[in-house]
Amino acid sequence: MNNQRYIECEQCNLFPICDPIKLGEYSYDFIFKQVDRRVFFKRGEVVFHQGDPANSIYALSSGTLKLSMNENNGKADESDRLSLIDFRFAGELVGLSSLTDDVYSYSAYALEDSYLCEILKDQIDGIADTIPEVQKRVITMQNQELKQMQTTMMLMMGRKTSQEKVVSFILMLMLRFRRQGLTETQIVLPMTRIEIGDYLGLTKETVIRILQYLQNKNIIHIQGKVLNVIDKKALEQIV
Amino acid sequence: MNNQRYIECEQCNLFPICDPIKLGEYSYDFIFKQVDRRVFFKRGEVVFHQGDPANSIYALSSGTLKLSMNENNGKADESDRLSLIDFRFAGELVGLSSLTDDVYSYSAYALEDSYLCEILKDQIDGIADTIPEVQKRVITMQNQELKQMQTTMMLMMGRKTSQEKVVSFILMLMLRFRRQGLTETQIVLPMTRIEIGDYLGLTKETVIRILQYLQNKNIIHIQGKVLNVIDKKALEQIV
DNA sequence: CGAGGACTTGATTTTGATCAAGTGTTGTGG
DNA sequence: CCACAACACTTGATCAAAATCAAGTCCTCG
Repeated sequence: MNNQRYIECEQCNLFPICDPIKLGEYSYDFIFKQVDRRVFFKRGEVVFHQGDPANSIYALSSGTLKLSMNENNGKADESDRLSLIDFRFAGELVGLSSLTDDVYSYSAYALEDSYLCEILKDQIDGIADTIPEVQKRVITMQNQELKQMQTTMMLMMGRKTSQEKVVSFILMLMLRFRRQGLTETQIVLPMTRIEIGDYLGLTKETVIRILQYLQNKNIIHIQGKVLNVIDKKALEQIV
Repeated sequence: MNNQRYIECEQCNLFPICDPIKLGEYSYDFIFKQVDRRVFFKRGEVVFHQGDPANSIYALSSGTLKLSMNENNGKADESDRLSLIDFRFAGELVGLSSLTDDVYSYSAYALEDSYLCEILKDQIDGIADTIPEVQKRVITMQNQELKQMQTTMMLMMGRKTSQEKVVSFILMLMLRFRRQGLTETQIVLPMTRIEIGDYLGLTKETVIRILQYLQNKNIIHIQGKVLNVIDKKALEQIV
């Protein structure tokens, strides 16, 4: 429960790599040697595009990103639907796949002013070769990402009503905020109703109507971007 | 293009680990030392349950599995919807997460008689500590799985009509069969219409009607479990 | 050969999309 | 600091897509 502007390093998912790794008599302090701290992106700016050379892993220190993919893998010129594949919140990682891929497989946009910590792939590669502990941590981080996606798929796919989807979305937000040590009952939504809809496969009207319904039932209170969860039990019961 | 009963080791996604790894003067031949080859599971049998101690990674030598998760993470006794999160086909991996998790995060069922190669977590751990190359390959394999899930999410979520979903599903099957060196134009569906529906978030009736429609348009021919793709271009055009 | 499950087909209903017409909100330039 | 343009959000009416309900037929395995 903090209201600070930045996620602390200790709360950050890049910490396993940034954290000084002690190996025998050696101690590498990557925080100051390897990481470009707090690169700034303004709202609407692109962190990287799908297809760009993948040179870095980022950790989101503060702010929110949305990740989207072009449907037709690459050729982006045509009238081409974008799908929103995920969001990233403070403390989460972006671009982990750059360790094994040459190019990014999705684009990342800042939904609000955001600070990112950047760590260059080359630098990780260099140290990973010599320190197996770093690779182990990479494996763990990738695994977390895999499980998160599994959970997302489970929540969103399968035969769900739009109401269940929206409620699942709120519960997922709460979970991810709580995991980073932030308050879970009052959430400031950084994304638009359209983006929520794109993510869930619903229209903005449907999203709005369901939020309205939940408000009428006194389960949540929503005013513009500010979402207050009043009755968490009720949300869980719906899903 | 082969019609053999088994995927060859060279086609298998566990090969990067099984493959003898040459490190300086050492050569570890894991195929015969470490891997229990071709464990058999009958149709309907469970390879492992969600929550079971995660002791092994499996590679599917032949057959098909379905992976499903309980919605309420663990307590399985209640009337509890299962969601089908993915399928696994010959040559693909199951349970990679056991490297970093204590228990499996999903259950795996054999949809048809299947042979699996099993490699014990302890054995990988042991060698991975000493050979960074093995860890690198694990990272690559995880990354492949991540990208596959991203693609699945992109195909299935987002605002798609049921027709687009079914067509995407067929194209995904073709891709995954081709990737393992199998024929892509004639596919024997190992799963029921209900399971396809569970995966796509549709009812069996909708799945059937769309397959029927595609058959009437002479794009596919489907007879029970046997699906022939007649006009691949047309399928791609729909998506 | 019989039973249970998988599959199919048609009729009806419901959900959520679409269309339309507004009302906030916000950020920028005069 | 205000005006206004652009965009986000809201609400209602209508429509289409897919779910549900119902009643079978077809496999397949014991």
